[in-house]
Amino acid sequence: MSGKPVQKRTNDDGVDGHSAAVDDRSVAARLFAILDAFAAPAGATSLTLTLTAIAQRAGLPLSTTHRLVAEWVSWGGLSKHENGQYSLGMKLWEVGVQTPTARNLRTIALPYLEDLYETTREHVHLAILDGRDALYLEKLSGHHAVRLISRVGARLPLHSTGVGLVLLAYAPTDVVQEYLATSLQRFLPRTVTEPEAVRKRLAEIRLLGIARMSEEMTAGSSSLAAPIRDRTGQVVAAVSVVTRTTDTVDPEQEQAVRLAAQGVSRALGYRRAQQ
Amino acid sequence: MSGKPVQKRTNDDGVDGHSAAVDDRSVAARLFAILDAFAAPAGATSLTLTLTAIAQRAGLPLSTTHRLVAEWVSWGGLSKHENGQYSLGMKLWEVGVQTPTARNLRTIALPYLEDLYETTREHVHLAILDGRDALYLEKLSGHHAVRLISRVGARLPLHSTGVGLVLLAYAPTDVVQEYLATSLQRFLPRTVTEPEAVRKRLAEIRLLGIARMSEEMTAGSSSLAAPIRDRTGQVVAAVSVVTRTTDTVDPEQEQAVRLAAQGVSRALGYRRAQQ
DNA sequence: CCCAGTACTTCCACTGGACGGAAGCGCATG
DNA sequence: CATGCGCTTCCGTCCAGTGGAAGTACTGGG
Repeated sequence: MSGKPVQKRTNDDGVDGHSAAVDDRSVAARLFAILDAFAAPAGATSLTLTLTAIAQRAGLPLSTTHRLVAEWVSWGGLSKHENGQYSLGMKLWEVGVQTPTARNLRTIALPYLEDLYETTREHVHLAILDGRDALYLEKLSGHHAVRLISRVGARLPLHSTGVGLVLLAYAPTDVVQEYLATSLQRFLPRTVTEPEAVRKRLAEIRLLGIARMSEEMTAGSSSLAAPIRDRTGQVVAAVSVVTRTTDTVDPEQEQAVRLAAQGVSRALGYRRAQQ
Repeated sequence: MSGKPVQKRTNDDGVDGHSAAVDDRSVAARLFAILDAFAAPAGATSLTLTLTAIAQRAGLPLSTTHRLVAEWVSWGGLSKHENGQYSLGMKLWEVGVQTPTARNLRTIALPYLEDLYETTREHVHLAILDGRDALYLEKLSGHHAVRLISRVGARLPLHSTGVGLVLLAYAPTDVVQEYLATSLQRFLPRTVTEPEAVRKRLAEIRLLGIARMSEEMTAGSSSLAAPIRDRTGQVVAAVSVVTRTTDTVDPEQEQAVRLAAQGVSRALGYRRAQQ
């Protein structure tokens, strides 16, 4: 009875052995943690989660999770299914697709990507540089294209993908510096992970205006990627075509990727610098 | 000095003349209101907003808005530009595209939509029924297609669009009942707004398995739309082709739309019910 | 049939984080 | 130099959010 009985929230850590590490996240941060719980597991598509699973992943007490999830549901950011599982809601999609960068680029680029798809009949990718990753904004594939891990919204490494290498090639030097400072994952025997070797490739890409990758991320697939520039001449995105690996590079395909990238660049207001 | 000096938040409305109508929204609701501020203005793409504009649209005090917007920015849901304007952030896009309904349908349908685009060279739409609207999940257009208001993420009325009418035709009767109970907007002289006339059209669509619209939403454009069914036989989406209005209906185009819809349905696991 | 286990929902007393008015700051404009 | 506008920061107040605990609803094993 004497003294503070439980001492919640404010924990003067040190007084009693098991300092409960108070959660000082704001309400907003907790709400976001709930959303992150759905995105979290990289490749695996954990489309639906139970309340308990959300609570665990977000690191929140069950009752708090219950209340906050209810808020998300009432807005439409999450939706509750008959079986009691939750998934991301349509409202989130609706708001998400309004995001300017993605929407504008996609809208402008799509017709050119379609043309590229039509002439090549292979996977066509559109990606931008976001942090240390290539973020896939769009992906077109036919019925029978090679199986790939990429998908819209995916993040893949810069050094092992065609679009990634292009984006890195035209990125500010400090970004390149920082990226190469960390150890790069080797996915397949042919993945180039040695910093100096990567630098050499980047220089080559800048020279040729195209990146050629083969068997560096997914076995059996190769890619060709080219840079997309905006009005200011800055590289803002990259297009690529991913094909089943063959012995020779198809020069027509290379030309098609170049044309698509140039088409989008022109549509973005880029005029080839004279020199 | 006597009595309560200001009486914030809790306001016993009625005591003093100007009852300030307390804002009893939760933190979550306020955060959502901020996002809604960006989506709000229907057609107009209010891509970026100033802090003050957000505060106004969300109906929040400036200082509160300032704090909450900062939370969004730190998570990545909003991003702040050099000029001080805010826009929806990439994180929101990233989370949004993970939404199961949209992602699954899109992924499966896209190859068929591409085929349809290729054979027709016209706008191709994929939409689902959401509330009282047709929600556009995907849109493919060539370089020179007719100018339209539809776009990915857009909501358009059910009675004046091809996809909308198809979705309505196969919707539960109570949805139809409720939809037709309200007065339908006439966009062009040819828009059918009379409930009984609409019902007749819906019956016709169910009979033919295709909807034909002409000059009912956008001047100069017509559309052909067909239903997409899932494994259970339920209509879950609709595809359409929108063309410049011509005198006659192209039977090949009609066939192409039907084929695309059937292709997607089959890919979703639908097997034609034997009579 | 009962009881234990698991998962979700509701309740409610406590309190610290959210609130927002106000003051401060930075910048353009007259 | 004054004025106004929009953004940022500050800080005392107080109630919304919190989360432990109890309640409910299934499920499945003995």
